[in-house]
Amino acid sequence: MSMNEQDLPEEVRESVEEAWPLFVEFLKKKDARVTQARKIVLTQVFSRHDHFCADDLAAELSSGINHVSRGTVYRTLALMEEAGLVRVIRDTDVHAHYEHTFNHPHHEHMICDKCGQFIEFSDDSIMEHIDQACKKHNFSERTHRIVVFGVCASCQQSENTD
Amino acid sequence: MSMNEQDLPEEVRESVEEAWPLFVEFLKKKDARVTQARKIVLTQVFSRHDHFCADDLAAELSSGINHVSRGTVYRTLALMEEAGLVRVIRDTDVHAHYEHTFNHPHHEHMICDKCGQFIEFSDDSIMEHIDQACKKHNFSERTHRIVVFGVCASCQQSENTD
DNA sequence: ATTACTGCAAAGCATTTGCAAATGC
DNA sequence: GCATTTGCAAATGCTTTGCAGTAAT
Repeated sequence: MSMNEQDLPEEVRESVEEAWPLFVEFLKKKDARVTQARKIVLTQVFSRHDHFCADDLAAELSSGINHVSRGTVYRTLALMEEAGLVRVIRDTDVHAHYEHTFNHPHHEHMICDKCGQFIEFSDDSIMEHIDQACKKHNFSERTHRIVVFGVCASCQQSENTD
Repeated sequence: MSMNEQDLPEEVRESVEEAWPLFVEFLKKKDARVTQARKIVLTQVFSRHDHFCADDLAAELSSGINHVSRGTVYRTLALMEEAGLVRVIRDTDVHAHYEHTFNHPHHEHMICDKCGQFIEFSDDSIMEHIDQACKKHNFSERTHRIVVFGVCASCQQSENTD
């Protein structure tokens, strides 16, 4: 591997060190190969990204020593989703957003109409009510998503100063 | 208008008769024009469609007496969304789904992984908890969406018969 | 008459795919 | 050595747009 893992910020390196073996295990179970490109993508996902889109990630990896092509980024992201290391959010605009799920328990989002900021929240009783609704409809839940659209606190303030 | 409104099923005609004046009002307020194409699209939206995508609607209007072009369908749907007559659901695949909101109060969706069916449900206490979460984050809610992914009752049954 | 809307076909944009070369096993 | 993966560029599929002609006010 030509990557300099020492150069990564500590908490990124820690996440990669925990997540990468999980991905390796997943790939082996699938009889897929453990490649350098896949490690570079995984590392980039856990670097400086709370929410990101595939294309931005691809752009970041389009040049330099850790070059990975656009196509491979999309393919790897799909694998990581299958492995449960990443989650897709397909609500706002045309392109899908991702977030990593490792050490990042299930939560919901508020998205600000003005600045596009994602605010995370979670509430156990909402989950319970969803469970109940599923039982009522005999629906077997795999996962769910809640998104609240509106205006965040700081954008409300700047509205008032206009 | 060249449309034969008598040919429509009763409940469709009723919806159109209620929704169309609202759209007209909206258009006038916007200094936009009340056109035949816009009435055809609105009528088609309220005909035989629970959930539909823009492209299917465009295909249905691509020939015959009530012809409307693809571009105009997309443009009109955007106007109807702005007017609050239609709601967009952008969760599953690449293309957005729509549903009409007229006489159709806010509700949430379960989407079946197997058959793609949309099941509607609603639960007041979920709304309350979302309200609370918004207050806690000083977030001013415009709207929200809840989607549950999983397998519907009938697909579970056919799984068992395999 | 004026200005907006429509149809058409071409452009856009995120994403996917085919294929020859490269890489992991 | 053989099969999978990669990179690239071309294709895809939904959606948007520019423009000349058409319809609404």
